[in-house]
Amino acid sequence: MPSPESFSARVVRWQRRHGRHDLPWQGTRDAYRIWLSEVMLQQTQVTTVIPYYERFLARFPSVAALAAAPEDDVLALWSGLGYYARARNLHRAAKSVMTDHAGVFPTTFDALVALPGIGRSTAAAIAAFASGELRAILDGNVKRVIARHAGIGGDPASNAVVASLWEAAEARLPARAIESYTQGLMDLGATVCVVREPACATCPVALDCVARGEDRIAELPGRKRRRESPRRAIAMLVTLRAGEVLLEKRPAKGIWGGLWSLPEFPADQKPPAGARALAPFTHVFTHFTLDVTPWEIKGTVPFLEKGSVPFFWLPLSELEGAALPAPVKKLLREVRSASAGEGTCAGTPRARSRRATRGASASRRS
DNA sequence: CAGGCGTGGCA
DNA sequence: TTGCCAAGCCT
Repeated sequence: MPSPESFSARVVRWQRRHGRHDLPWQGTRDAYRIWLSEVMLQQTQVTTVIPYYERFLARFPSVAALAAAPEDDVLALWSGLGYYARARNLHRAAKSVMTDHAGVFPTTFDALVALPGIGRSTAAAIAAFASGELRAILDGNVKRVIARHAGIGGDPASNAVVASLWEAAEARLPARAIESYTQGLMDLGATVCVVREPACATCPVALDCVARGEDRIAELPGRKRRRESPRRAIAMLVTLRAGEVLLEKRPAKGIWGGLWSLPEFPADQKPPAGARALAPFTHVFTHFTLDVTPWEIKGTVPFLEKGSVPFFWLPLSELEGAALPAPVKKLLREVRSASAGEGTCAGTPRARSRRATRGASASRRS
């Protein structure tokens, strides 16, 4: 029954031969780079992160560069990646590293976990990769691997189950080679112990896996309790003026916090006179569904002129580099294409591609 | 402490 | 189409 080799030893050996070794954030002990990758990878898959990571690092090669930047520039580089509190916390953490750690990015678990946006699992991962500190991680992949190997069922979001998973994760820690072990657990979850039809035939810990032994692979880990997703409706105003569109700053709290977006009004309210209906669309979030009715208007918008909300006019040619929510950016791309077809001055293909590589941000001009 | 917080891919 | 989920954290 018991394997001749420990769980961790098998994971380490498997990682070295079959794991991933060429991801952009691997092969470095630069805690800044490791931190950036770990935060981007929170609730986000590797293939999504890679281009964002490359762009972000090119614009902010050091924690000092990041700390010195305006928040708008940071959010602009994050635009489309989602969970924007990560970007705001990233920026806050960078400033904290400059002021509280003399610009040297910390590599110990205790110092890391004190920074905003770094929790227990992320701190453990950074500490392991940057300095070899022996700490357990517990991300989505590891939860699945551990739940199956240890036979831990129940709602993986509940405190009791999470506590059991942490305990099992701690119990499996190696005495050395924490980098290969941590990476191996992640790789195992991402490539072998996948949600549907895991490749147990190639798994190094299948021999003593409880889910495998008791034929409970499909039921482990337990299903998340699903909440009913409410539906909301909103109208958005696309105000155009000489190749520019009017944007306003969203409050720091709530959905798309700190991003620039289109002015909104209740979906059941009459649009301003002269507004033209654009194609409605639906945007699905994790916890609700949003039906958006966009209205296009060319001219002044009186109710905004009096408002205290920061606003500014974004040239449509600078769309790609702005800190906008993904569906708003998509909508404005379509508006830009349509207006280019009408022969206005904005949005030529050449201007688009040039601005797209620049990472320009929205700056306030109210 | 349960719920808020994005987006895209996949079946 | 619809539901599920991904290198979680914060309040």
